[in-house]
Amino acid sequence: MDAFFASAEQASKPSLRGKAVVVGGLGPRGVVATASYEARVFGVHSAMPMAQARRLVPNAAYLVPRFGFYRSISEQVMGLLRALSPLVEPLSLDEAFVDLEAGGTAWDEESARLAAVKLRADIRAGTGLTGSVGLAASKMLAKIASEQAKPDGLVVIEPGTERALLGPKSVRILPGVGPATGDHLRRAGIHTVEEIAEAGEDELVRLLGKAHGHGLYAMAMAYDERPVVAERETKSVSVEDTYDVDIHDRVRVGLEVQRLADRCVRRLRGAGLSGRTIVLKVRRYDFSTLTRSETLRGPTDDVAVVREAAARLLDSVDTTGGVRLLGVGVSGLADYTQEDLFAQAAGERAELAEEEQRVEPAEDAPVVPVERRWVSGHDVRHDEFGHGWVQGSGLGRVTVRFETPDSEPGRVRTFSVEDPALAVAEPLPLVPVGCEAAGLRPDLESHCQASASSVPASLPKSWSGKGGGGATSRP
DNA sequence: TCTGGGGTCCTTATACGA
DNA sequence: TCTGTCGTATAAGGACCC
Repeated sequence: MDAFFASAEQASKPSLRGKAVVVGGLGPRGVVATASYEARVFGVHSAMPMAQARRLVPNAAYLVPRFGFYRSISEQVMGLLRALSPLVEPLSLDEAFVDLEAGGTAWDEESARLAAVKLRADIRAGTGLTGSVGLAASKMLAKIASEQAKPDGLVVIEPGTERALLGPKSVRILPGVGPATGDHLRRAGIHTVEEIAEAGEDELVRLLGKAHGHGLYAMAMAYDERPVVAERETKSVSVEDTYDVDIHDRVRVGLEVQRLADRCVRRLRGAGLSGRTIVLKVRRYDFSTLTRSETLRGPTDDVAVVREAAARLLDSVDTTGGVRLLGVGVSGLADYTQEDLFAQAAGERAELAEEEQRVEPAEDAPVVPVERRWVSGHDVRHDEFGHGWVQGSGLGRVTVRFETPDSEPGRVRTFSVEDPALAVAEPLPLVPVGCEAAGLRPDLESHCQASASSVPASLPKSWSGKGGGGATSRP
């Protein structure tokens, strides 16, 4: 998906369309998750500190991510991908590999291209958002193609053209080459993909180690036989928090670690898992990060056990000077159904469930302090003015813009935070219900066809690729 | 004004049992 | 019984990805 979080917000809030939108953490230590293309023009990009983004584009709309909302769109898109093939490998909420050959939907360039054109149209019709598709004979190439296709495009890498296409490009386009590896290679005089191939496999292994060296050399030779894997099991579960100001009080640090342990176990149990290795993560005031871990005799999903282990691990860490981040994780996972055999379980589980009710009634709608009920960017409903979203709140007032995905940009009104006519609401679908399916409501039909037919037709050529065809969709 | 959160994989060092 | 070695676990850190 193109600028996924930002595009989803623009689709849901007509007044933000065509404007710079930045989604990310809004606290003093927040970073950018996604910037709309309008914001990217000013140099804003993901992972940039929010403070820097605000300096670059003071007038952009700044929003916190709404993962539940994005997840529902993602599921819709993944459903479309699974209609093409049972072999779908999601990489994140907004990206996935699809093995078209395994699905029987495509066997040559022409059929693959047609499938991609239809997919992009379906994504647009179903979600109102644009996605980009890369078509190629391997995962690596499909991914590179999809990057080039963004935004709102389709790129095919034809078999036989790979080496020539990759050769002159920077090493950084290869997946797995980040800043550190890029620097490493540059110091060795290697700047392009072609130069990796020329350096030879032995030299790469010498420079980067066995796994990375062999892997990169293969990529540079455009050789990639990794299959598309539909189900990948989770290897670890973790939670972490960065604090707005460093914590110096040792007692407070201990309390935070307990809270994180609770949250981590809740997630672990939610996934039906238990684990053997407990990991504590501490980022200190100077951004130095250290981890401490402990492996138990057997897997656990017991809050008390994880709390105690985390507390022991904390004992071995010097936190003088303050900590900016704490995290607790569990790895060495197993299905926790087995653990039921041991369990002291039932009572504690009830206890935890109870606590869950108290602490986190619903993911996106924290209850208490009244001021915090009106989260910037979240949807609300007013008895008289209808559906809208919170533009800001403070000083006992909340400002709401009244508009819906299919309305014109709406008007802004301000209310008391206590106004009984105002309530938290669920996000509305981006496309009128029924519109994305066949057999449309007659009154919506023309509108729906208009958006579906905006995808250009294509002129397929022959497709001589063999082996598992891969495609990534990046809506 | 610095630098999120949730993961995966790899490397290196060390411990330990056969 | 002592010593080396091999394979596997464990622990810590780092790079990378979205």
